[in-house]
Amino acid sequence: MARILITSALPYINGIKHLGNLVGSQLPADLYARYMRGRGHEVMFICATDEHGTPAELAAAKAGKPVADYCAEMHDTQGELARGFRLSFDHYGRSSSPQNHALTQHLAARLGQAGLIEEVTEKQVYSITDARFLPDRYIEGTCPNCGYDRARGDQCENCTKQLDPTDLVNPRSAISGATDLEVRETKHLFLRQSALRDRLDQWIDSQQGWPVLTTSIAKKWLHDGNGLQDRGITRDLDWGVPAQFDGAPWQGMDGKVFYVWFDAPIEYIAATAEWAEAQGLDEAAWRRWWREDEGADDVRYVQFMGKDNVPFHTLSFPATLMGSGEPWKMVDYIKSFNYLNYDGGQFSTSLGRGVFMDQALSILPADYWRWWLLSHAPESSDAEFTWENFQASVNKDLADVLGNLASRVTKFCRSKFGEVVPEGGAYGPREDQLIADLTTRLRAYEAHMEAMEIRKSASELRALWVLGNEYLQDAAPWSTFKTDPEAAAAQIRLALNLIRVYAIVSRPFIPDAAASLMQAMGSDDWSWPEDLGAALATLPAGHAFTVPDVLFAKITDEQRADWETRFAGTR
RNA sequence: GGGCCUGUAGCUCAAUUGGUUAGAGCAGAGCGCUCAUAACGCUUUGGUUGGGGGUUCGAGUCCCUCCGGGCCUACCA
Repeated sequence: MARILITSALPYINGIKHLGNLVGSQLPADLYARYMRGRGHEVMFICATDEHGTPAELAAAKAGKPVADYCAEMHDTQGELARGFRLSFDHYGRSSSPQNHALTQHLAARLGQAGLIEEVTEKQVYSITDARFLPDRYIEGTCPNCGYDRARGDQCENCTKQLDPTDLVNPRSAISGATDLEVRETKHLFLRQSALRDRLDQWIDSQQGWPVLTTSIAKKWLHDGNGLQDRGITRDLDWGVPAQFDGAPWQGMDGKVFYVWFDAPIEYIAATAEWAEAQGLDEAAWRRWWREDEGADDVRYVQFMGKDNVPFHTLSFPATLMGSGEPWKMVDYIKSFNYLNYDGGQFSTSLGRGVFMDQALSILPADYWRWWLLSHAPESSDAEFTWENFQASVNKDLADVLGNLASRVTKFCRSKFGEVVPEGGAYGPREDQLIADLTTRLRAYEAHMEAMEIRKSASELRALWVLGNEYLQDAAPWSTFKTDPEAAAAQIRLALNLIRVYAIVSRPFIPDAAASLMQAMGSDDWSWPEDLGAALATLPAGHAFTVPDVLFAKITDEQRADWETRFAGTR
């Protein structure tokens, strides 16, 4: 039994996430966690809300609430949706937790003591009306290059020219439109990532089999231009982890907080500490997952994230852990994803374009979404959601191939033998062949799951379901029954057992349907079918079962048309 | 501008890293079955692998070039 630590990129607090966000980190992480638990491994699956930063403060202001209250509410909202999608976090924490405050300050102090923190005084744009410093992209104005009047301070969206906020003509605050902006000096702490460049480079080189997407982004940042740049890790904000604290190896940082990207990954660790506290366990309980000197040396740590998160997970966070000089567990494998687009364009929160997590659950059960999203996960390139594809995939795979199989087997048995596993007859060559075929497919499925090849895993799982239909067609118990009822009994006994096996192997993808199937088979034995012959003999003759309700109702053309219109966006 | 990814059947994707005749699923066509959610099974149509050039005994795979799509580019997260 292995110990596997799994973290999903933290969803940002400022609103409900869309399906693209879901499939980019939390959902595949959940798939992997569920699979590894199913195989009997010890899993720690961690997620949390990422609560700091300018957008959180602005969202709270817009909602007319104190930021702490806003975050607490959104944390609960997102948590409820996570439960709705059956995301099986061992702990769902908050980057604003006391544990994260303490750990972030601890690591920052260690970095400071190691000489890896530098104080830098820089000039930034301050908005008097908004009473805050403005990040470059929160300043708008006319592009000096092309004259576009809604250019942002970091780049003009129209002509793509890189800009400095002071380049803008008639600059204004993107928050309030205020024009009373001025350049002020402010002091910040910088993490001297450049000093760790060679160690990071060697560390990346030592990793085997990481997705190209992951390593190419890391390498780009390491070697582009003058190489890895130092990075500011503090901001002039109210809400966050205070950068000035007892024991800090610097002075004059009062009123400043750590940068959200500094404290967010640390929350992976802190959330595990939150977990320990919530479970009533001691410090050692979480440290054995994260400290190589306290038991984490045999942990395999896998991170899941969208490609936009890669630089922070391959460089900044490792730099933080390495630079601390303490034996923190570093990531072993980074699974990164491309983006999911919506019907020919991007998901858009502001335009209400695309399907968001709350809307998705309001129209269909989680398993439908889980199946489609995972079987179309954007692994090799960006993927696209269309209602037509969604309807076709879900109806065919879930309703026809899997759902109907369970239905035909249980209803046939009920009508001919009653609602018990029938006795009599014996397995022959056809059954041996089925077991052999299932074994081949299952081993392939396992290999793909181990390798986190998600689409391939889904395709192999579907092929496992198809084998059941092929067997039934070939064995034709409805025919056999007329001449040799005992043979039909053996065939149906096998088929009923197969349904239980399908429940087990399908559970990582479609946990609710899997539970329904298992319940219908009157069993609670979820042990992984290492030996399919044995697994298919688990339900003995005479064992009672029930005919499950329709497992997956089909999506009708009317529904599809309705949803297509409803989620197209306001303009 | 620079870097990276990507383009394979009508659609969604494979192809053991240069090796036989480019494979699946869906959609389409035909046949079969009648237990089942008008479900299932079998057979089958469909490709100048974005265009052009090159290297090689051999190219979807490597090189050059052109065309299209996407991402990143360090103060959004």
